[in-house]
Amino acid sequence: MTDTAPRSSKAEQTRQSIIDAAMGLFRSGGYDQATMRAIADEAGVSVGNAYYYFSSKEHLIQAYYDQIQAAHAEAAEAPLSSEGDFTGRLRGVLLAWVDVAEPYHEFAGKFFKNAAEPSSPLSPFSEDSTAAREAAIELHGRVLDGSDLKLNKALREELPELLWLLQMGIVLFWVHDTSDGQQRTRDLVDQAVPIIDRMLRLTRLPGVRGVVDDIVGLIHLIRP
Amino acid sequence: MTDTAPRSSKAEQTRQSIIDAAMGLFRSGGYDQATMRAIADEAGVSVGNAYYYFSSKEHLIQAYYDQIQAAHAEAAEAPLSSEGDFTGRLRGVLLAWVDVAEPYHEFAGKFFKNAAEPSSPLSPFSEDSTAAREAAIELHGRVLDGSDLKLNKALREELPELLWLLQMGIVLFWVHDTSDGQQRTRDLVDQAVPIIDRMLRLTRLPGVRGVVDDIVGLIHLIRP
DNA sequence: TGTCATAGTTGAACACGTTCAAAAGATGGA
DNA sequence: TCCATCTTTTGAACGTGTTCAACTATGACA
Repeated sequence: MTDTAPRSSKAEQTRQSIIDAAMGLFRSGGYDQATMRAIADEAGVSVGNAYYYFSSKEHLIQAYYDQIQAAHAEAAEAPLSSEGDFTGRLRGVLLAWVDVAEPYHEFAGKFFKNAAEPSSPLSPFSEDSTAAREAAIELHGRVLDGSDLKLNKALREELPELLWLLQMGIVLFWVHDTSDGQQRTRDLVDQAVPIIDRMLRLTRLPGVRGVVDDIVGLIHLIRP
Repeated sequence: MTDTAPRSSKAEQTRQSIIDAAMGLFRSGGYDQATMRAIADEAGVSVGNAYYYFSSKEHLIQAYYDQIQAAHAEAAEAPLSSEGDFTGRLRGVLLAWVDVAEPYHEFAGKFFKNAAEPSSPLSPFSEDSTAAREAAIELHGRVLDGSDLKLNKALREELPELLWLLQMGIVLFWVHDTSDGQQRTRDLVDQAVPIIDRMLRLTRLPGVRGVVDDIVGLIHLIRP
């Protein structure tokens, strides 16, 4: 059985209990304490059974990660419905991620390992992650949709993906951020968002427009 | 003994033989074959002895990584001495890296997977990587030093580090690049470098200057 | 009911990175 | 030379993620 196949209720229940056990152990004891044996014990199943549902510990962590993503989509609804200008919407969505992800910061590095392993199906750039990635990109599409930003059409089309890349960069910073409550990441978002807003408005300047067109062309060239 | 303490000739010899064994196994069998036991065997020492010289497998891999960095610094000399304008110098240095790293592309994914974790000594942002990182940043300082680029002083001071960050982005792209000889990465460099050149020249435009100042301010804010 | 294929479950076993107490070797002063 | 101290070397042992052959439970069909 793959990790995404349809499942019976009983199997789904066992599967969820393993995720719950992992979540509990992650929160209480950190990543190192959450061994597969401990997780299986806590879930009341055997080690082999845990591997029946999750083909590796990373896949199990990924299921955990998926819940963070879903929580982010939900938390992003507030700013997306209340904020009208681009900076407010973008800041709201980015800070919502920092809020949602905060409890998991301690072992977030383990998540991030997936980003750099190209052969892993868990990589955010991989074929297997297409759905999750496009959902995240779509979220940034909604940041733009409701905003007051006026942009060149070609740039406008690329921007959701570029904003998603920005978010990946912020996640990279966040992973390395050891400040209390990841305050430095919040500061980064607060300061970077208005700058991005100003940069985007500059793209309509005569001298800048040509460069923007080249950048869009470059994106088209390197996209798989 | 730490990994950087002064060493006797005999100890240095043993140390180097372990690195050589690791290099050989990496080249012939890939990352997975190069177990600590196999490396120690190949080097003619015990496993425990290998750990006497390298406090972890990642530290051993880092010694390997350092040699790539050194090879890049050497390969970068050619464009740095022959090219006079910024685009030529930057392109030369970036493509030199792609050339030097090409033989290691196959297992670079495994390598960078470990490097992506913040707690890993292999992380380019880590304490252990300070020397290699600063050398790489210095290399980009030399890209600028010999070039014709006229820039705002504050931006000029940050630019080597920013160019190094650009290189990290290119490395990330390269890791995921499965094209023949990593041709797509070379295309990316060829196309991106003139764009960066034009963007940097735009920073002197009246409307742009203010944003650049803000960006420099942001960098100062978030730098550790 | 009985049969049988499929789904689910088990825990011992494997190879790995890593540790550590102990042994062996090197060094230098008395 | 002998002893003391420090450096280097050893390999068995530990805990980890992971695998797998064997087992049990489920349910569809006769």
